[in-house]
Amino acid sequence: MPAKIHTISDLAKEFGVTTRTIRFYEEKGLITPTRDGRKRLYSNADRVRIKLILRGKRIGMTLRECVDFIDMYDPEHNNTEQLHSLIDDVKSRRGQLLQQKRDIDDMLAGLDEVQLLCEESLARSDRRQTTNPDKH
Amino acid sequence: MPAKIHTISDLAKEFGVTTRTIRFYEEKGLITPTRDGRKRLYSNADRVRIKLILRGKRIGMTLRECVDFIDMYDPEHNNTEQLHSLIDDVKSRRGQLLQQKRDIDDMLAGLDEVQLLCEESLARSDRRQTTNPDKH
DNA sequence: ATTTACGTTTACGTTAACGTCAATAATCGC
DNA sequence: GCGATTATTGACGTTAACGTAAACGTAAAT
Repeated sequence: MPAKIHTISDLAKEFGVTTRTIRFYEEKGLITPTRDGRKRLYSNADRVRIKLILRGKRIGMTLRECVDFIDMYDPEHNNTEQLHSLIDDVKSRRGQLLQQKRDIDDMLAGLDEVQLLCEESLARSDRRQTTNPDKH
Repeated sequence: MPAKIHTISDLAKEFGVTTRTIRFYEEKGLITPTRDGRKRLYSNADRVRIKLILRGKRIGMTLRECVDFIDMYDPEHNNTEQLHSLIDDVKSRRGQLLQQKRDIDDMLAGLDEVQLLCEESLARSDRRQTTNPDKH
């Protein structure tokens, strides 16, 4: 991997966000690009972090939650106590995610029903068109 | 079903929200309880709507999106055009929900990895404790 | 009769996550 | 060398979704 470097508008375009958004994430400490003079340069690591942030946002996480989630990956966890606490966090996160999956499945089932009803209704009106031609 | 009626604090307690939240939802037109004098009375339909709203919120929907979603269920859709447009909405919603499911599955996989690493690390430190007893 | 508990309205406050200028600097194509 | 684009740094504005506080009504309990 060539350790590619990205400009801010590259990433903005790629992810469909504004440059303001990316700078805002930096302002909040979520990413720390290097500089060429005043210009920001984004590493692949930065790019991945943005990707993970946006993934988190898609399922309704706040930025703070996104960071917390991402931070679980990198091991600043030295002692036993921290490891146990991290495992607890993992478990509770997993619980939330599973609940969200249940919610989504319920909603998908609802959508299936709605679509069926719609199509039935359309089929009926189709039949009315076909079997009842203009009479005059 | 006895068509039970609920007070605002009943529902607040049941759903773990404040009464302020429930009144806010009414202010925004999401629910329309009846009144006994000035007191609000909530039907089972109201209760279900609140439930659906909170389900939507759990997966990151805005209140507006929640209403739109809920409104797909009740058929104010008379003509062919409306039915087609509703089907389109259903399809796009389904797309979003499936994306969210993918996101969640990715995150769950990440959590599994993190937990594994944690447990390995703990096992190693356990072994250090066990096989290297106090020497003095 | 008044404390206690619950409910209502009104209204200002707050936080998150950006949007939207404006002024300025650096860069690129020609 | 210069106009057009692209980036940067403030700084103020905005929207959603409630929180919070004040001021008041009502009904049961002590």
